[in-house]
Amino acid sequence: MRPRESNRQGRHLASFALLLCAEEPTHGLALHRSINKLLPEGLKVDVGNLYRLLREMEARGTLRSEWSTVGSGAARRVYQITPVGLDELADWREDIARRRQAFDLFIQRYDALPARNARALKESAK
Amino acid sequence: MRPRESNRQGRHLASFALLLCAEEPTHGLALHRSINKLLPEGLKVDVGNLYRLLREMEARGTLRSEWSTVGSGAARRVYQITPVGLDELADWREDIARRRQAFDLFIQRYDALPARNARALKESAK
DNA sequence: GGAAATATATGTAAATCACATATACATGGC
DNA sequence: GCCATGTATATGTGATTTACATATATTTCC
Repeated sequence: MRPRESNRQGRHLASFALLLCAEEPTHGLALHRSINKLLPEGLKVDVGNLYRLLREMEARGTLRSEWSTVGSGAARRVYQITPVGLDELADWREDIARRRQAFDLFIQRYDALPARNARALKESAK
Repeated sequence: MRPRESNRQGRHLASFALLLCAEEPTHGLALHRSINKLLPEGLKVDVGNLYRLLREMEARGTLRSEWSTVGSGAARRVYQITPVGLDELADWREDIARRRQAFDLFIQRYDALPARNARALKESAK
């Protein structure tokens, strides 16, 4: 079970969606582009699932939307974060900070593996 | 959809299992304890799924096991990492480093949110 | 010898994911 | 005006994963 090559939206998708909507209201497709630009290779998000998530988040009250026809192109549903969403975003920040710590620990300990594990160290030098 | 409170094994469970077995051969329950000590609150691992994973990893050839009766207590299946496992562990290191970058970015951008998002900043100050 | 702990599993309903498909409108070319 | 292409918002769904429950065997300790 090596790191997946296929798409994986990850459960922090919601966190990134909240963050980006807090920075600036956007619509689904733009959000999709931003998130996928920001995420590493194996974690790209499926656009269909993003739309589903957005509606669910609106139902939960963390985002709210309205149709926008400003500019050119098809009408967009523009999402912005709510006060409830800001609270949850704060929770996500804590959560992500903790995960990052676990990742740090992993990397520290990996890099500290004895040199006899030649393959591992060779790869990590890239 | 805030950070889950319930258990969540995450797909990096395999990576931690490989790492700990690379550091030193161990058996399932000990591995379970180590991993859960190391993981943050919301990411604790289910022991049943860990056992399933271990067998699958052995089938894939990233770990191999043998029964051990040294010491006291019930017989244990002790796992150690294989050369193939070391290769995959190296892949995991890359993968996790990339994810950590995404997390760093999230935190940076969260902390840079304008102060008018009062709730968010208040929480993050903890 | 019996209760509690240790150790290794398996069963399974519900949730999530990855990928396919659908619908509507706009835009630019001809 | 019409059609191909692009943009935007969805829904459908089979397969996988997860979270939690249960099963089985052995050991330890009183």
